[in-house]
Amino acid sequence: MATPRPRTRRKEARPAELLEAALDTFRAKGFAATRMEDIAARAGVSKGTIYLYYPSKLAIFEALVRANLLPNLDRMEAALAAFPGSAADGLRLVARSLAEVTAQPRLVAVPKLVLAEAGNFPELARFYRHEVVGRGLALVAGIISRGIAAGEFREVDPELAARLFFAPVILAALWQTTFAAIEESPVAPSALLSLHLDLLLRSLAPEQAG
Amino acid sequence: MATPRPRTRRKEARPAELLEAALDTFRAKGFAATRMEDIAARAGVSKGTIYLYYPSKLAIFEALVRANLLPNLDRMEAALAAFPGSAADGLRLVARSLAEVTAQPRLVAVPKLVLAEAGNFPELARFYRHEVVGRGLALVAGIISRGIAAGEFREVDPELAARLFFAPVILAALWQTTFAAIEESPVAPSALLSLHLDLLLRSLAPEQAG
Amino acid sequence: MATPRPRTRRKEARPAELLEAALDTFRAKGFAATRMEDIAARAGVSKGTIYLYYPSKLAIFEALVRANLLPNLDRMEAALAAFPGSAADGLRLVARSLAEVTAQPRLVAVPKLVLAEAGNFPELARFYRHEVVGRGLALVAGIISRGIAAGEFREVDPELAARLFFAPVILAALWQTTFAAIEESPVAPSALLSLHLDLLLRSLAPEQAG
Amino acid sequence: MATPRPRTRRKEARPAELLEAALDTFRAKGFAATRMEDIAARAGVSKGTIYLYYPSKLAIFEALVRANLLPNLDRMEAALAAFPGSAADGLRLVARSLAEVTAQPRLVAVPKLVLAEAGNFPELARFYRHEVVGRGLALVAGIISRGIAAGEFREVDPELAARLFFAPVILAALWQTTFAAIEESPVAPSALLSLHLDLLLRSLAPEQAG
DNA sequence: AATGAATGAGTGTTCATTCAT
DNA sequence: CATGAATGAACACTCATTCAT
Repeated sequence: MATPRPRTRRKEARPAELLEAALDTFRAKGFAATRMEDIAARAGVSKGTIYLYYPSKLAIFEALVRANLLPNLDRMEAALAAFPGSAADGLRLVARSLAEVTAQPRLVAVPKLVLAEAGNFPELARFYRHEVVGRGLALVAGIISRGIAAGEFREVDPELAARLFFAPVILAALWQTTFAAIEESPVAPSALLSLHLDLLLRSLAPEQAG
Repeated sequence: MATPRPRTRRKEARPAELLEAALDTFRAKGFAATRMEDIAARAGVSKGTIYLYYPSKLAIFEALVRANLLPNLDRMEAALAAFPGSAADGLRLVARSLAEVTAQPRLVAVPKLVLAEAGNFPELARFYRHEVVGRGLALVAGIISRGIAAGEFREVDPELAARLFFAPVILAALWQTTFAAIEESPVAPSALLSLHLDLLLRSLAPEQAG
Repeated sequence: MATPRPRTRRKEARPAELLEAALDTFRAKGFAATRMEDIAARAGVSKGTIYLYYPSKLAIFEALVRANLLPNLDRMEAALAAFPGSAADGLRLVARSLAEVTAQPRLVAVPKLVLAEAGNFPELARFYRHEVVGRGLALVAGIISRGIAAGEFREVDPELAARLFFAPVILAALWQTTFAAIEESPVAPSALLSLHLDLLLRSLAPEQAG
Repeated sequence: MATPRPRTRRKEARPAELLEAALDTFRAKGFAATRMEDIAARAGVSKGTIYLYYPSKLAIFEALVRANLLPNLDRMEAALAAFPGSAADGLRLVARSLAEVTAQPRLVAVPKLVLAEAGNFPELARFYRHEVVGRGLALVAGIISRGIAAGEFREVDPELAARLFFAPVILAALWQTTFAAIEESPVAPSALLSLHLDLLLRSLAPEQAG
């Protein structure tokens, strides 16, 4: 019938191409509703080819999480390690960096998928909790601790404050991708972020010593 | 063997019982991985019986969302409508009320499921966005607006501030249920909430300087 | 298209019907080459129905072995337990009984399948070795032992002699079913059995004491 | 790492090497469960290479049967043709020769595979029936005929007696390979064979009485 | 000759839904 | 109303075979 698709040979590029295709399909239909055939079709290969690179659907998901989240965390940690400015500027830096990431719906889809599937795949949940959430919280808690030590911030629990720092950005990202298709009055992420930083830094400032 | 459940005519209670059973199962396995048989078994009926009350698995899900979220919102709105106190106390009231809700993993599961399945069921997403998220945001934005008008709060965008108000509570709830099984160093929700309110109200307070 | 097959309801009869169908299909194509759909079609049910009664293809095979071999062994053991005659007559009885069984190609197919699949399913091999081969050998070894004790037979190792007793009958049965389709000069099983018994009993007779 | 196999031109040895590898794999997993990749791996070549020598999996199987059984039959027939001794000694010679063959599990595997797959491949069955079984039976039947003619044996149907001669050896071999992995009380093949010959020759001896 | 990436038909198993009782 | 046996479409995964290199 149709001319058979040419058998291109792309050993090195294939894994990444497959992850791309998988992410797009997971985004559109969720993990469970995605068929291997969907991924294959989007990647322009046959079903069997996937299994040359990943042993199972779950393995694709895991590789996806690893490949999409860890590099961003690495980059952020590296940037912070060399950062000379104030704690407030450190938080601004992280916020801006995070905002860049969360502006990409493809990336936001990954934590959303993890959230949805954590119950079914505890191992994945554990990985995400430790390697992503844990590292992110530690990063920000560290900045806040330094700010407190330097007298730049009031005394607060850095762990809790780190969660308060992340929450609006993360949740906005989740909502964004969840309701994007139907949103009538979208909120500008930058406006939200800017208010968030303004309020948070203001509330972290030391008492106006009388 | 075991004393059989009394053969009471339970026609009226059935739908609610089925929703209960469905929620528990969805919580444990997610929507896709839940089998009608699981729900039936947990509800103590046969598979076929479910279809006497709900025409499909999706219909159960929709009924679940409606039944579990709307009453809580109703209650909150009612409490606020008659509330005489300051805007800050209004926010405290909402926060406390919300915390009560989010302390129940069964209830938190519903938004989480919506988040996960919104892509597959746009109609459900629309309903949730308007009837739950929309009403909740409007409620809090209203309080903040009144606070601003009364000079109790600084001038901020009430819509945005409402999102900042909700974010930590909602996200904490999501994380709680997601990582509950593997969490090693859980955070006390009350400590987080109390810090959140403290910081938020402090940052909303008008400038000190006269 | 076609009028859908009536949904007959045959809870009690189904398992046996399925085993029948499975045996016929295994006979024709072997275990591996038999598709669940083949079995279903032959049994006149849909593929899914099989799984209401047996959890897997292997389970069907196991049930088949149990259902077809054990009753025959039971019957044979029972007949022998009450048998009053000489050891030689005992052997004749067993041989006749065994010949009846091996005359049914459907029954012979079962050990043949076991032989073929034992490598893949060690548990099945173990069951067959102990419950079928073991019991059969013990039965005949017992007769021979009694014959020796009574002076009716010469001193031979009863275990070995039991194997010699079974070999021609079993192997003939295997060959029969294997080459039935192409055999040009078939051997009458009864002639073979009769010569076998004649020779074996003659050789077991005590020395013509000189 | 390991010193790579020397890059000798091995064109001529390849087919035999592949058959070796195939036999080993068929033995371990059966015909259906053996993957071309398994054979290739064991032969130290790539999957594609197999197809340079054999057009299909079935072709390998057929070549296997031919290559492993015929030479042994040839050898046996040659030895017998030149054999000067008595008929009894002829049978002893065949038995010993056969025992040598059946002591090699690799060789026994071939008839076992044929037994298992005959139903699926009638052509193979026909070949085996004529070229292996037929020739073997004829060989022994000839010895027995000569023994009868010489007055060394009683009058029996040589065809049937030949089957009785083979049965214990063949069946023991089949059992051996089938239950080797799980056998708890193995029988010494030599003991079985020696009893078999003793009994068979005794029973073939002419009546004592003059 | 040899490779091994790629293919795609094939199969065991699951499960939402139906319907005879 | 309620049951649960039956259905059949769907899907993850396998593997004999092909073919570009």
